[in-house]
Amino acid sequence: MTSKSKQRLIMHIDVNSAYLSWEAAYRMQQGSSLDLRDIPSVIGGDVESRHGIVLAKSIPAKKYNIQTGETLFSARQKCPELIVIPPHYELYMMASNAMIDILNDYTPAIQRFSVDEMFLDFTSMEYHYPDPIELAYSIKDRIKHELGFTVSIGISNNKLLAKMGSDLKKPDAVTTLYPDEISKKMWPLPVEDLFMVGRATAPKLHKLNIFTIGDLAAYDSDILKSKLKSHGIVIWNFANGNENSDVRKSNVIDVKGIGNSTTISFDVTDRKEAHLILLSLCEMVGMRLRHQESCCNLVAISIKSHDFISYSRQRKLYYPIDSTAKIWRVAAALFDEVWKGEPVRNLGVRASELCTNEFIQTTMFDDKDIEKTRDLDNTIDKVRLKYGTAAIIRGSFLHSGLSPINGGIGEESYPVMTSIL
DNA sequence: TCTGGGGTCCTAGGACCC
DNA sequence: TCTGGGGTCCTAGGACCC
Repeated sequence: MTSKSKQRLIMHIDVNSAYLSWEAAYRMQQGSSLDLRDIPSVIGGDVESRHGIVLAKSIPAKKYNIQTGETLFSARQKCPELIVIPPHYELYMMASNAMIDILNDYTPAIQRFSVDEMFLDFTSMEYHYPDPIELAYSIKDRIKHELGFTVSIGISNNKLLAKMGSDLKKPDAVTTLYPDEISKKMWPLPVEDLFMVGRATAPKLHKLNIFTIGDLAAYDSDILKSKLKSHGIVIWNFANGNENSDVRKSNVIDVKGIGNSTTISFDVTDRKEAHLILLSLCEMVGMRLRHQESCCNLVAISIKSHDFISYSRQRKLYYPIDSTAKIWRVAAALFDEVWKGEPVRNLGVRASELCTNEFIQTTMFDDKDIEKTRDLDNTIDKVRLKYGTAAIIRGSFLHSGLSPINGGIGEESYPVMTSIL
């Protein structure tokens, strides 16, 4: 086979202002005459419960310099007539799935990079699709006409360049970024536009007199490595368009960890109350774990205090577990080990070092009713799946005023790979 | 003034072993 | 008075992504 050196053909599809577009398209389908995309509008969390940040913005909102992630308070200062819509995550998942259904008509080689970004591999399909640009336009237009929202598509022969390409022109656009176009299209951009150059790296690069992606590409990679370790080599390669990872179908097996966290609507000062919130998170983590038939070998908790200081504690387990009660026992113990008594704003629970739950290893000293615990967890999961998560709640939550289950991503989870693309 | 939630990967230091 | 050098595992924290 000589196909090793064969050029690949990769596309990256990015939904323009995803949450906002999906909300707008949905409302239009419901008969609304107002298109949120035409006015200054954002998707934003609930300020009351301390979730008040911008999750997505319309193009008119962007003209007011409103940024994703900034507080709604600050956004409204920039634009007092700003329309704020709460998020509807189930809708986003449905829109994302509908898009995947369309893409499946073109190729099975789809990698769902996030809820609103996909990579497609069209390598060796020139017989079916002789013209990549024409193909991209037909995909883009079909999504627009059938689903009512626009996407931007980048075309190249690796994932990094395809992704950078889809960013070049927005919205509703198709852009190529082949290797011979890098110097013209990518190198003049500010270095912070490069994938994996974030808040912390950009100032370090500026200090080295690196301001554009081209500056980075031309820089001495050894010096970069000495200053930024392995990350320096990664971004130097990206700046030069070097990247060769596969478009790979997401697989439950390669999920590395499952975690949920919550910002509480008030500051928690009571240890027992914190334990209860951890329990509500363990309910979700445990349910997700069992749903994909995994056990974890490590439990970690995270705490964010009222003054936004974050810290965490983790413990490697002696044997894998998947029971809500056991995860909680570890989580509560970890909390007690590190909590300094200050008011707590946010709590998180994460289960990682996953393995299959097929053969659960138990120690001699483990409780003998492990099967009973499993049966109970599984029964509760089934009832909740059928009648909703509120169908069974623990008695300890009854008069607590706290939510008995906390955290998102129940059914159709989509793993996100970041630095590996 | 107010600041989400879901992930992955890397690094550095200490413990421990041979 | 002088105190190695690897390797692996564990933990905490930080950086990045959408």
